[in-house]
Amino acid sequence: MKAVTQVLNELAANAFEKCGYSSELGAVTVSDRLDLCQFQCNGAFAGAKLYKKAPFMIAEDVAKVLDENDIFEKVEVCRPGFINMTLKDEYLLKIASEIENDENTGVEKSEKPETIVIDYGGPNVAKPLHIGHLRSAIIGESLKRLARACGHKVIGDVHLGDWGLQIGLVIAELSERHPEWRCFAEDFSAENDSVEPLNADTLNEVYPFASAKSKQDEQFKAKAQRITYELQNRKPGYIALWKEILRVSVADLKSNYEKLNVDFDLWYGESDSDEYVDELIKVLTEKNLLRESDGAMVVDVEKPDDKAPMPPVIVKKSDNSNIYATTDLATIIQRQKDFAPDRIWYVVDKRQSLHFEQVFRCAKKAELVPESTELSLLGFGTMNGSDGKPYKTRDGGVMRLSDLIETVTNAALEKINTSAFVNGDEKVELARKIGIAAIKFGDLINHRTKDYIFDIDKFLSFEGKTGTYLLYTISRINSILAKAGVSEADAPKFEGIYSESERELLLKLVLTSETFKKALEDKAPNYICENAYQIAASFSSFYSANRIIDEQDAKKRSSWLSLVMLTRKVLLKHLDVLGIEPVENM
RNA sequence: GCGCCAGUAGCUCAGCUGGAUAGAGCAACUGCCUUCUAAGCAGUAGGCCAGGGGUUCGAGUCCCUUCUGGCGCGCCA
Repeated sequence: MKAVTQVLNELAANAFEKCGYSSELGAVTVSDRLDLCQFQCNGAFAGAKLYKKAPFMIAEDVAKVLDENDIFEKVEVCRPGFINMTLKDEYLLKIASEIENDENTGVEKSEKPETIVIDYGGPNVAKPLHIGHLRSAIIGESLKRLARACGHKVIGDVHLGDWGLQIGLVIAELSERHPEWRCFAEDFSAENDSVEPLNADTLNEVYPFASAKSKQDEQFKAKAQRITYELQNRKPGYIALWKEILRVSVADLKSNYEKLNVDFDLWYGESDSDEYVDELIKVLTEKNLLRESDGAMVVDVEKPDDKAPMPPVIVKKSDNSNIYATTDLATIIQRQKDFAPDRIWYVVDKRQSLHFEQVFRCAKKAELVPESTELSLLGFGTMNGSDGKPYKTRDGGVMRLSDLIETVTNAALEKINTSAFVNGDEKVELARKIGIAAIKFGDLINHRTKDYIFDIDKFLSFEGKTGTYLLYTISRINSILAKAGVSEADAPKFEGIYSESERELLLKLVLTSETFKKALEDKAPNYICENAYQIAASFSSFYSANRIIDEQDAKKRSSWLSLVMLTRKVLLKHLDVLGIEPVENM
């Protein structure tokens, strides 16, 4: 269904046109002075310049025409030239009923659905998930859901880091610890030999160890680089071991992402693009873009209006092995073939922005995708500690994602233990939901692009503007609806608006579509968080001011119960987009 | 050195294409549980929007500049 401001926009545009002004002046926004009106149009100011006429005069003309629409309670002109609009309660209620019956909860679907590939998660195999991986996973997941809610076709790809030096490091270290393994033998054969089974704990220990070692030990680093090259050239023993690493690692990653309610359509990795590398090189060669530099093959990507020097992209390293730009470019070929997407979004730490700028330029220059395809980096900021530096645990290490989840979940469990609303055996599952809600909301409420201070106490407090507050609000709603005995069969209807707090809540509910639209435009889930909180807070006010189930006036009670139901529906839609699972009671 | 991003209440952060009185949460202080879940509600206090110039009817928002901080700048991802 059409968003309210969209409807008002059209009315205002018509009114401007009817009065002889440009229809483009009719942009309507939600009022920032709710004490004065619900919606405002400031087009008269811009009109004043265009037509050399006092804004007040223009506003008065337009307001008069606008007011002829019978959806307005009032349309008035304020001081210099604001056009202030307030809707009739009946109209507000009409939209509310429509949202109640709308399968997409009133969120407007795009008229021209696009295909969007979202590359997020991006974990390295053989490397435990730590809190640095949290952001990509939950922001990407949320954007995927948001774009789908707005009617687009979205493909989420985890894009594993499984083909670079990190694998070489792990294999190198394993080869030093277990030189006797068959996979390290020159005569290893995939048909006749098998690999030693690995487990997640081993991998989680080996990678950091090997990574640290390579920084001290040049020889070891060289060995890892050589192994990387040989792996990429499909040396059977390394491939077999690599497959085992992948098997163990992916299983571990899946269980962690599952806990976070994050799921991917594709579990592709850098390695899956390998078969497109030859094609990439061929295209680059044909278009004469490739150039040798210090032994490496590079593509120049600077542009005349660059403010800063733009280094070339390295497509083949001097040892002829592939680098991340290689796999990223080859992956673009793959995605173009598989989906011909309108957009590819990379939800990646913003510190990688230079790299992606190079890759995007190269992809466009080589025409791997049409000029119209949007390739963009949706960079996110770093989670810092209270010292402003990337977050470290007390002993100086990185915090494992599983540890964070466990800590927060345990805190939730402790809190729940006193709850009269939950049975013993439901408590663990409930604590998990609350913990995850706290973590996800606590992260998503921060604007995507900004660094933020990671404060674990904030996640543990469960008070104020938190995911817990949203779940708590829903529990209260469920409780009311259960006690009031509301059934699908004779669902309550809206009869009227009886207080200011209801009107405020209703208005917020009705504006959901606007929020979703804005959030998608900016690719910023924090708008969804904020709006969900606003709705929950408005509901809490309304809830405290009125006793709903004891209300004697039948119409009032019916209307209130409708409002409660609609609030639940809209809040659940917000939670769904945020990837937060709701609860029944808590 | 060059480039990018940021600086808003004691702390952590919002602030939509410039619009009317700059908002939340936490912390502090007052009230509110015999009534639908107090993980809540109502309220008080707290701001030269880093500093200085400009653009205009109008600037936290746009431009210039200074200061402070973060990040990035070819064979890691």
